[in-house]
Amino acid sequence: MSERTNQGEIDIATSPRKRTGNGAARHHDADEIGLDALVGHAGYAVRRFQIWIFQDFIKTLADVDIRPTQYSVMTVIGANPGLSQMAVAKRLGIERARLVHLLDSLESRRLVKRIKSKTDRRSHALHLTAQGETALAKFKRLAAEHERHVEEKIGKENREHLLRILAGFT
Amino acid sequence: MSERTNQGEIDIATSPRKRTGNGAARHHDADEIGLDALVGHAGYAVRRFQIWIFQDFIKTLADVDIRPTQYSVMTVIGANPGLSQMAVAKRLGIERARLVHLLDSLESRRLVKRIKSKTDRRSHALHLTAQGETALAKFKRLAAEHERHVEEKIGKENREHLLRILAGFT
DNA sequence: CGGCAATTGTTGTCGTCAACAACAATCTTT
DNA sequence: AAAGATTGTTGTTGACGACAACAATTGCCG
Repeated sequence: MSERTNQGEIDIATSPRKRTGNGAARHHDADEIGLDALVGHAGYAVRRFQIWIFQDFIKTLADVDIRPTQYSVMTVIGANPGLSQMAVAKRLGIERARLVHLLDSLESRRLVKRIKSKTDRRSHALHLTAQGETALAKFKRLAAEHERHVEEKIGKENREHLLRILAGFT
Repeated sequence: MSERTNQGEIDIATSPRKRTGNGAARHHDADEIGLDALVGHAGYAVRRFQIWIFQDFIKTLADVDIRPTQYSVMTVIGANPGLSQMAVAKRLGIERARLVHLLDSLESRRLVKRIKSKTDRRSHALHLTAQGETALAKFKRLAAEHERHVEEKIGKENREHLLRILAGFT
């Protein structure tokens, strides 16, 4: 739907112009505003894309009220039962302080449980509850649907290439 | 004074061989924790990449104390002098409420100025100051250096392909 | 023309998220 | 046993997005 097609190449933006004292400048239509140097910055494109992708994820999983970070936490715990909070935080690049609240929330929803480790009484071993496992299965189906939205947006081909390019960051 | 010195240390390509002694279940080394379904999710890869890219941007432009959003605002104003706040906000996908603070900050640093529009007394025409223009030139050089870091990280080829894939989001 | 709706900038609130600091309980090292 | 490191926790700060309310101003429509 986003018919923004900015191929128009506006040339009015290449040299700095100063209208000394002249406050009211020319009139710009909404989509003829040049981005200048921003085009060609990977960070800008990635950020916009990331916002889009997260919004779609949140919307697609709105029924089950699961956000991307919660999903990632449950996925990792599901694949590696018994991990400590430290290990999960490190693996996902989350602050361990932040993980505390994430787990508080998931635990209060009976999706995850903290079990006191016997070998290290400081740490907790993280597990999915039975209901957490079945819930995760559903989340994964919805996440797959979200992933199809991504395909529709950028193309199957491009999505796969993207995953290859960014494989090192996972 | 937002001197946050990000050393977030997402150890992505490096494997720091640390023991995570969780006792309850199996023993996991830090980098042998599976991500399961997370691999194959574009959103996860994009998010990690975006975090990396922003941290590098912030670090590379730390000397001039310019963050990605500030850079994008100045770039757009520099390329389209006289834009209203509404127009800039819409173009960059920023809340206009948020842009107020961004401009307050940039204006107090004499990089940007708000000039009362004569044709619409509600709106401000945004311009770079003279010092803002020279500053932006420097920012762009540093941003280009940052972009080279991205190339080193994912490869020149891949960076260009990425920009092509995500061109629709700019 | 006059009144009403829409727009613009602004202020403020709320919630998410990353970075840090401090702390008690508990290992680990020496 | 003492010193130092690690784990989970609490709390603070700051960047950021989403909203809501508001005054000033503009545009529209009858």
